[in-house]
Formats: sequence, C-alpha cells, structure tokens
Amino acid sequence: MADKAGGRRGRRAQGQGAEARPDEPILTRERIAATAVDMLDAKGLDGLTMRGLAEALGSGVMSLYWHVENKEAVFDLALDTVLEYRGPTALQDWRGDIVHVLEDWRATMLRHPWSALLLPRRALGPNILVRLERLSACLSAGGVADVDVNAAIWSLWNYVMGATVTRASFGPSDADREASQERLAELGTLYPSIGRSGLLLDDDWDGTFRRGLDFLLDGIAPKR
Amino acid sequence: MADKAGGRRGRRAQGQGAEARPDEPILTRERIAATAVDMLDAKGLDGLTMRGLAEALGSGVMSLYWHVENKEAVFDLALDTVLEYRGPTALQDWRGDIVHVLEDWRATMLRHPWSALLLPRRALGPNILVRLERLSACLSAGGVADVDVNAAIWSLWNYVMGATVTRASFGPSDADREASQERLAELGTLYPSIGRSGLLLDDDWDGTFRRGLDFLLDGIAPKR
DNA sequence: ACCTGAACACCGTTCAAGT
DNA sequence: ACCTGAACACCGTTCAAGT
Repeated sequence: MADKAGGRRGRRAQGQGAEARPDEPILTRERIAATAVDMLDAKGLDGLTMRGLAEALGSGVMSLYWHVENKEAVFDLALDTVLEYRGPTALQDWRGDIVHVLEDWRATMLRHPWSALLLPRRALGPNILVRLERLSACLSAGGVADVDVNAAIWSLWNYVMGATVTRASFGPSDADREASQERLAELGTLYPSIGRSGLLLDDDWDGTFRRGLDFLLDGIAPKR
Repeated sequence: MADKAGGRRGRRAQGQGAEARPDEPILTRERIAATAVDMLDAKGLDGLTMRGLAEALGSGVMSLYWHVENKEAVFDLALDTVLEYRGPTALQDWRGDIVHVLEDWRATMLRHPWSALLLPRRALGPNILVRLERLSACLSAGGVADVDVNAAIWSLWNYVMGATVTRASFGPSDADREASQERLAELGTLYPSIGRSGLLLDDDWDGTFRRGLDFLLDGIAPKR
C-alpha cells in the first residue's frame, strides 16, 4: 500500500489523526499515546504493533523505545488517555449521579472496545481512581454506611466491568448472534429455561445494563 | 533445557500431566485440550504457543492443525474443558443455590486465571450455557417475575465476570499491591474518599465478593 | 486418514552506533 | 539527548509432500 523503501522518514504522519504542530517534536509521549489510540480504534488490540506505530508517526521503530519502556507501556498510555473523566462535579441526587458515572464509564469504554479488554490487566491509572473516588463520594452522600461503602464500590466496579467486557466482545460481531440464532432450536430443548426467556436474543444492551444496575442500587440503598 | 535436536518425536510427553494410555493415539482433541490447559496453567495466556504445545505432545507443530483449525480453536477447547459444571442438581433454597453457582463459577475460573481473561472474548460454549440455565431455573423458582429474569441473569453474569477478571489480573501479583501501598499517602489527599475507606487495601476478595453479591440479590429478590 | 519439515511473513526487543 | 538499522530469537500459518 504505502511505499515501503521510500525515504518517508522524518516526515509527518498523515491521516492517522494525531497531527503534530509544525514546531513540535515528532516524538512525544502524548503523540505516541494519541496515535496508539487511533490505531487501536482502527485495528483492534492485535492490530497495534510497534512497527506500525512507528510508521504512522514517521519515525524508526526503535526511536519509540527512547520515550517508552516497551509495548506494555504503550498500552498503559493509550488506556489512560481514553479514560479521562470530565463529568459534572455538582452532587445532587446520589442515585442519579451514580447511574451517570457508570453509564459514562461504560460508554467511553465501548467507544474504544479494546479498552475493556485491556483495563482488567493493568494497574489502576489516575483516571480510573478519579471515577472510583466519585463513586465513593456519591455513596457516602447517599447515606450508605461506611462499612458498606467498599463492598458497594467493588460491586459497582464489577458490574460495569463485566457488562462492558461482555458487550465489547460478543456484542458488535453478529457472527456470534447468527450462530446463537441457529442454535436456538436445540437450545430450547437442551436449556429450556433460557430458551423460553430468549436470553441470548435480547439485544437491548443499554436497557438491560440500566435495569441490572437498578437491581444493584436497590440492594445498596440504605434500608430504613 | 530439553534436548533440541534429539529424536524425541513420536515419544510420549512426560511430566506435562496429560499422559496418554499406551494404546491411545498420540494426538486427539482431548489430549490437545488437556495439554493446553496444563500449559496455560503453568505459563499463562502468552505462554501457550503452538510450537510449545506440539513439543509437549511429542508431535510436529503442523500435526496439530489436522485436529484443530488454528490457535483460537485451541483456546476455545481449553476454556470449555475447564468450565465444565458438576454441581448438585437438587433445588432447595433459591438464593443459596445462586450463591453456590456463582461462587463455584468464580472459583473454577480463579483456579485457571487465564480463563477469566479468555471467556469474554469467546462465544458461549455449552458448559457456560449449563450454568446460565441453572441460574435461570433458580431465579424462576425464587419467584422472580419472567420480565425480570433476563436482566437478573445478565446482572449476575456481569458481576461474576467483572469480579473474576479483576481478581485474576491484579489480584495475585503483589507488585501492584506494593505500588498502591506507596501511593497511599498522596492518595489520601488526592482522593480523600477512597483514601479514607482504604478501598485499595482491602484484600478480603472472597468476603467482598459475597457481600456485593448479597446487594445484588437483595435488589433482585421479589418485593412484597 | 494422518503426520511432516521447510519456508513465509511477520513479531518485540538488544545492541552498537550514529548525530 | 535523541534517533537509527541490523540482527536475534521468536511467533502462527501456508504449502507441497510424505506415509
């Protein structure tokens, strides 16, 4: 596709979205992060290679290693770039606030499906801590007892995590959907209960997410 | 380590655990699956290579491809092998039953941490459907309305999924733990709420799992 | 039907240099 | 301080054969 041997080195990357201002150095952690995100969005988790990344940035492969320890570090960088939280800061209705935080969380991750696969295996970056902090504050404001707060936070975390990871993986690919469609006849007899309820045919992901979240919040809400 | 060039071909694999009975063919889907599981247990997700798998089985690399489409298929095989559910079939206390199903689910996955990373990106194998079916039956038996059953199942699924994936990844490696320990001083000032509650210091994973699950089940339980 | 080695088109990263 | 190409030690998989 692109010219291979030609002297495109030192040139600016084009079309990959992360354009540098003319006076900026070609290689910075920020530009590396931004380009990695673009590449992950475009080609998925396995689509990111150091070689490809370098080419998109118009540099030699090994130049990256001056700015970045290794490929893992690139993943970390990309993940934290994507997870930045800018949300309203005013607290009002604690339950509504929590729903907002979690729906926003899920939405950002689904905008970059690779992030869902990535997050669980990385350490907690600052941008995730911000979100957890927010959650914690909401729960306390809602009157959840101190002893319950941690369990509540983790259960909410688990819930978004699970929902997002699931949705991100066999959500969009309809090959799976068709496969389950076909299997549905035998399903009804082999697994009567989930066959009857049409569990695998439900494609209202957003609605189901919201309804399950309500279950969880019902359980978390302080009893009176 | 092992002799490289020596004629070990056609010999049985030793020490890898998946010993063949002498009259059995060297390569079967079952032996491939079992050996893959052993290898994944021992060396993690990235530790499984077709070349290594073949060597452990005492065959040439390409011989595997007669029994198996590609590496993805090996993952599928290994995952489904591990997820087999043998649990009591008698229904009694619906809530206790659900807790049992989920704790067993989580426990089996944590016994093979790679499975937690793998499951979300694969289609639902038969052994997972068995567990979902079980869940569905429990919920109905518990009086959960038909309209709520699907949302309830998915929320439970999300919960185990998230909890297991999280625990499997930054659970056992204590490098992360130490890192967060160090960051705790600044944490208190940057993130007062989660600093105060010691969210990141909580290491009672089992207890937290159980308590969060109770929140969820409280919300799911039919109101009266 | 089942197994094989050689070869291809990739990887991430080390190293010894260049400016 | 920043960038580089060549080389190393791997990958998964195609292909044309062997029995």
